[in-house]
Amino acid sequence: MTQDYLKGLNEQQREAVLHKDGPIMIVAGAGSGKTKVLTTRIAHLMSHHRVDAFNILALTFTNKAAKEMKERIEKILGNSDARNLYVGTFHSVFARILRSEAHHLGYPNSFTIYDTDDAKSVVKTVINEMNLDDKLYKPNIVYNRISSAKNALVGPAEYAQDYYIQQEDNRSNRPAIAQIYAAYAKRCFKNGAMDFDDLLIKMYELLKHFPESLHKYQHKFKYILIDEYQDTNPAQYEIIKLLGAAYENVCVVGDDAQSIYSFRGATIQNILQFQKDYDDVKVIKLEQNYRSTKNIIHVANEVINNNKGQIPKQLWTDNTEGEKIRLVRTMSDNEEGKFVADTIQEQKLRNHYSNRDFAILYRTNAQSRAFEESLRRMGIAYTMYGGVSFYARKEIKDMVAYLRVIVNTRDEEALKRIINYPVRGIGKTTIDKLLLLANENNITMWEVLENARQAGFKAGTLEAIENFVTMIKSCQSMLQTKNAYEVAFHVGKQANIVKELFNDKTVEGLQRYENVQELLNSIKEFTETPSNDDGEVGDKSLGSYLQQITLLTDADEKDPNADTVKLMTIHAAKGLEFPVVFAAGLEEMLFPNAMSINTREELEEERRLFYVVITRAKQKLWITYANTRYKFGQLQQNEPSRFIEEIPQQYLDRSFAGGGIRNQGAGYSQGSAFDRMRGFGASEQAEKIYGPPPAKRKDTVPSYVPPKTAPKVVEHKPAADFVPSDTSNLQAGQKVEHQKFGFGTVLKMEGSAHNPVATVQFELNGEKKIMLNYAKLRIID
DNA sequence: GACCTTTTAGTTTTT
DNA sequence: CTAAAAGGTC
Repeated sequence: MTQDYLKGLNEQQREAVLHKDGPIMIVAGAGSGKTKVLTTRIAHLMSHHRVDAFNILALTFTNKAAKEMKERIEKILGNSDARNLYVGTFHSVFARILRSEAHHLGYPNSFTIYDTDDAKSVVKTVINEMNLDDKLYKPNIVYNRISSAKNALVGPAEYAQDYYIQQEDNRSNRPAIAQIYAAYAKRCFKNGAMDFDDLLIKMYELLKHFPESLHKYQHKFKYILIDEYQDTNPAQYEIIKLLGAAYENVCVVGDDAQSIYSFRGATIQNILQFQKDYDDVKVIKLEQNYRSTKNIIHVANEVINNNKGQIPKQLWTDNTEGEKIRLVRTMSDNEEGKFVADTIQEQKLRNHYSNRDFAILYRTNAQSRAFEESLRRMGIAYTMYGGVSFYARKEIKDMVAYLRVIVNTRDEEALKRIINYPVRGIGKTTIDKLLLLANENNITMWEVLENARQAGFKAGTLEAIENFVTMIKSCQSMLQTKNAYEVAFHVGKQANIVKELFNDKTVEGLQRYENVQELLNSIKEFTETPSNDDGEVGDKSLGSYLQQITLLTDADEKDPNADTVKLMTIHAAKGLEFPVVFAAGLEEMLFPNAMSINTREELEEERRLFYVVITRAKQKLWITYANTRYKFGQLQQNEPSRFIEEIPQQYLDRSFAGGGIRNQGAGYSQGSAFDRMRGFGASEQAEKIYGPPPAKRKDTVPSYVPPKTAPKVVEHKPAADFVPSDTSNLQAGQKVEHQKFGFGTVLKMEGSAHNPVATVQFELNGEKKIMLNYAKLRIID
């Protein structure tokens, strides 16, 4: 086999690809081609070393990255062997493995995966059952505490015994968190459910306590590759250590300068520890950047140099010098939005950029609003990432809850959600009684329902319960013979959900109905798509579907190639690149965020975040900040971010930065009187002028596409001798002239003989449907 | 037990 | 400011 794929690599990249066995760590600077190295390396292992795809595990940071990686490998190999690779995120790969090994741990194989909402709800339940004050023990705080413990592989027992942890909890006056943690873990297990962190913890426990499973997966995954290694946490580290112990063919790729997930337990320690735990680690540095201009790279380097204790490396590039980084100050957050939208419009016209070339990146999701509004005003299509995901919508969660109960009746969270939705006469009093009985007898809520007759409910209540149980059971029996889609469809009908939503004729009701239809479509697509990305025989069951959707993020579903401006947090932009980037909201308290300025570590992570946003840009970078900004409806004054001062003046163009005479005419720092008077940002007014707010997203679709107004007709002067032809025998492919639209080609003929309609592609005015009974066309040939 | 009104808490980042 | 929770009424 030819090895053409090696030709496009530089020396270090090639070395990383050719290294076959033994641990290797690739320190890859931003834009240095790490994905290329990973994909080429896998392709090389497969084609040159004849490593079976089934024996390779590649862990990525998003599902989308996993999919892309497979596609790129397939392209290099020129065959479909890559389909058998095990590629995915830590969470989705482990979920898949746990699904087949769950019985060892006492979980049903169709265990539910709890998202953060579910998990917090369980925490809340537990807190209430323990009669603790939920004003003090806020579910949010408690959950985060538990999550941190889990990511550090600290179980409930260890948590309770650890002196320092207990000190912390005592100091914050919440000594009972250890007990809550224990009760929470117990409850999740009883519910047959794992939260996100459990997917790691349980995987670890499986490998740790079940030697057969350990042996099986150690020898299955002869080669392990991990992307974005700087963002792995101790739980992930230990799992990889176990999995990789047999062969030590572990390849990690990361950049300590881009570590931005410490709030999720990620630690750069994993990079340092790697070299200690594995023998003879080969270390390769990729320092040449292929993405950005010299100016951008210089600025990035200068900024990150303010952090202590970096792995020494110097990012450089052969690319052109490029333009200076532009710094812009505006009076308010709304004007910041306006400036960015205006600039995008201007750049599109002046430099022939498309919408897809732009990204607006910010620190917090709440900042998106001003940009959405101004883009909509300008009629610029955009896609917003983050925010409420499709599967987090109420109507979707309701529907999914039914499916969850059918697949796993132990799932109490789902059961509570649907037991009286739609209203069927099982109200709060009854539910409380059910829960009490379940707890007293140490059985699940579902088991109480099944035996409701013995519990002494009123006749009406008992009937309602029995009807409910019968319905769920009939759906369960359907699972034996029907596919996931048919069952879901049946549920929607049986439970009266679809009909109920259908009868709601409000705009929101209509949207909800469509969302449920969309969910059904997605289930259908799932059941009918032959092979999954998982390298195992595709599991098309409902349980498999449910587990999968919980782990989807909207980045996984949205089309990155859509011609839209992309809006997202800097965290979500990791690994992406754009020709033109707007780094927005560079203000003290916001970026660096007020929550993260208390320790040097926190501040350095904010700086790495700034480094990440700078290095997303290929050609042009704007940095914007606002003097004032609304927070909780309150006007806040903000200082410019300290990070701005870390950029050397020589790389900055401050001509738009506002302040003083240099800003004359720019208009953004003051805002026009017109804007101030009508209060730019009043969404009601914007709506009157510019149409309704963006449709609630179906995830695959851009957040906003400007309404199609009748495109302006480019006037065509008909020839002086224009005489309409007889078009009764007009055929597709013929060239015609229209008096107004000009010259064009007939694409197809439709309509009846009495009312023929031609679809014509006009050179100047695009595709039009022409009714031949009315329009006059001259046939050219 | 359902429905309406009032109050209050929240914004850091996410699998 | 806004979404969710609590509280009060029929």
